[in-house]
Amino acid sequence: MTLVNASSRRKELIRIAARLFVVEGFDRTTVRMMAKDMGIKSGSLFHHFRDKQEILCAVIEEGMHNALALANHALSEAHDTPRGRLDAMVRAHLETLLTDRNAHVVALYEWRRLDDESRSHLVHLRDAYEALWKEVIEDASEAGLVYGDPLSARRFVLGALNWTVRWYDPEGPRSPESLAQELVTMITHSPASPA
Amino acid sequence: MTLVNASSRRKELIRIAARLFVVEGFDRTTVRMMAKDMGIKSGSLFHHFRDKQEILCAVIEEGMHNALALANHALSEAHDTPRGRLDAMVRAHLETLLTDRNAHVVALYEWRRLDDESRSHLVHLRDAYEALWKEVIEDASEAGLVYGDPLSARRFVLGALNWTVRWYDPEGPRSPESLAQELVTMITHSPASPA
DNA sequence: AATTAACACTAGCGCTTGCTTGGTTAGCCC
DNA sequence: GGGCTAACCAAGCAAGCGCTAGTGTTAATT
Repeated sequence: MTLVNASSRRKELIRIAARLFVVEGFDRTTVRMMAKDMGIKSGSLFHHFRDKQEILCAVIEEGMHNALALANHALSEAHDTPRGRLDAMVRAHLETLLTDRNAHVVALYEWRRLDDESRSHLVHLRDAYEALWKEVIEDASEAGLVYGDPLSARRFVLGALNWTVRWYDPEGPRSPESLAQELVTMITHSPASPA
Repeated sequence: MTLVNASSRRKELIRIAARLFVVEGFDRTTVRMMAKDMGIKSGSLFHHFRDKQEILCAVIEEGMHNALALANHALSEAHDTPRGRLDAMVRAHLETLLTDRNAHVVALYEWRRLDDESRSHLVHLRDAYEALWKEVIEDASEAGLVYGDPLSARRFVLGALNWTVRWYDPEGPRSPESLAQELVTMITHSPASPA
């Protein structure tokens, strides 16, 4: 029970830190701010984390871990066609971007604030995630769904997707699924695949 | 002469600050760092700028101003067809992203660090730039070059373009023109327009 | 009843931060 | 050559920073 509680408590603290990192940025977020939002004193924070850097790393790791899990799940349930897997990946990416929004915004904006140690640790998670995309885009390319160099296509698509955090309003009328469909339609020049 | 020199001196200082903001981030860049790179003492910095915020604002303003000028010029010289203007805008955007790379990276990453005053000042420049894109994308959409909702398409395209600062290597073998062509090809499903 | 471990608190150290102040220098104009 | 101004410097202030040391407090385990 101790371990389970410690773990869920830790996740809660990470969630709180993530929100602050988004609003204030990593550098402007002080340990005193975080402690206040967590309901403890600033000194107590260092019982849970070695230093401020470790909190940043934990926030990003959490987000990437979830993204990887969601993408794998989406692929396993997707129609086993190039188009089906492409749809699934785009949808999964947008869903993660929303459900773990804070963590991903931090990953996108504060990546440079990581020290070398944390970065090399996290880069493996990112590579694993990109490997999934690599295969899906290459299959789509071979099937004639995507024009041009698959590597460039992957980067363009991921760029378009990640950019959505800057303008997409989750409270608005448009669902992430419809947004995903729109992107795939724009790229493939053909409407969504039949169910 | 005094005015001209003062102005060019100021631009030089802004350029130096921009480079530091990219390498270190705005918050981690201290006034002492900037002063050192500029060859003056930290106190002297406040003879040129009211405060640190003003430097950030100046960096971003400079980049946006150039982007707007380049885009307008590109459109004026472009083939007067939907495809020609689309090509021109994509190419111009990538070119600006490279020639004023530091300023644009700062604009993309440090936008949130602006205070309300600076932000509302800069937002007009951004709106003017986006208005150019709006027209170009809508024309391309009507001409059947781009599929789906023009507003979404614009956001996807700008996302894909802006994301290039994260992976494109200006020293590498690929030219920005070829990259521009590749993106347009991917979206329109047809090779570059004839000269 | 004694021990342990997890968690929190108080207090503050050593350092850096953005910015101010008061004064100096060099070039320009009438 | 006296007055003006832009540009710079030396010195330092007040505030805030990340982090540490030492000390309870609580609850489960022995």
